[in-house]
Amino acid sequence: MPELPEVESVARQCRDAIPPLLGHAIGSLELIWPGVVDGVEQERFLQIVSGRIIRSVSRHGKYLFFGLADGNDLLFMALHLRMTGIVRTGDAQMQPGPHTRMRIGMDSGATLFFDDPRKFGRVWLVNDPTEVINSLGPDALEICAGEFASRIRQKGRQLKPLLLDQSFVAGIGNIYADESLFQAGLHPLCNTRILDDAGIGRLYQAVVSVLQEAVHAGGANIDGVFKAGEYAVRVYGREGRPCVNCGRPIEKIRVGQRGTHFCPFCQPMP
DNA sequence: CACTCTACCTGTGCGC
DNA sequence: TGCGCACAGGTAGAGT
Repeated sequence: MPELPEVESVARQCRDAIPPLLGHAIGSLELIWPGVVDGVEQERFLQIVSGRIIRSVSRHGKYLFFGLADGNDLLFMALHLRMTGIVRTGDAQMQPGPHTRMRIGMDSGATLFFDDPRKFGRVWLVNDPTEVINSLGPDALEICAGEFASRIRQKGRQLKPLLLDQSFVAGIGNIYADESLFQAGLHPLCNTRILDDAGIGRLYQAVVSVLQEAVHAGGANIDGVFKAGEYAVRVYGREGRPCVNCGRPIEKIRVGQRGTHFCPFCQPMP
């Protein structure tokens, strides 16, 4: 499940691709499954994007933005991987897979595939990334402790749904919400109203350290289920198995329709 | 405002 | 072996 660390890995992969994407023109563009394009007709999408030079690759939360230039005209291709989207980069010999939805071929010889077995992921066009970012909270790795605290004090919500709310902070999904709450020693159903300053500080530090560690590791590794990098989850998907802190079994409950994993002993309800 | 539910999807793993 | 089905979840949008 691509969340902030996995999307950051994709952004870096695109920036560092060999042959390069950055600074080169899109020579060919193929919508193998046209439904991948949102908000604009596929013919128009192809017409607008083809031939443009990729000037930048940026990220906010789980959204990717490719700056596409045509002379002085600049627009952005936004990309969201949703549940199961994958970006692959390589040379012209790289082969599409059974779930490849879009193919971009560069005049450098570079190729970019967007694969997504569940067809949840989407690409679309915006004149400026702020069109998307304006509806999101600050990026989870950009926000400072003070802003995090002031935003959380404006809310009266359970911590788990709050962390998943992209308009609160952008980039945290189900995996890193559970991991952050475990790291902070906070119960997923704990309400923000009963969280003191120390608790808010612990949660902020937990979010930052978990995400930074995961970015450094290139994304999560959930044995047998999902592997983007080498970040080993401590609670997510580990129901019934011993807590890495206390050895008691991890529990799984449902919070807002989401599977939620936590240690009842290390994350007591205040 | 907080929350719940549904739709969108398909690979996986379970019970029978 | 094979079938049917619940399950996984990010987001949008509608409803409570």
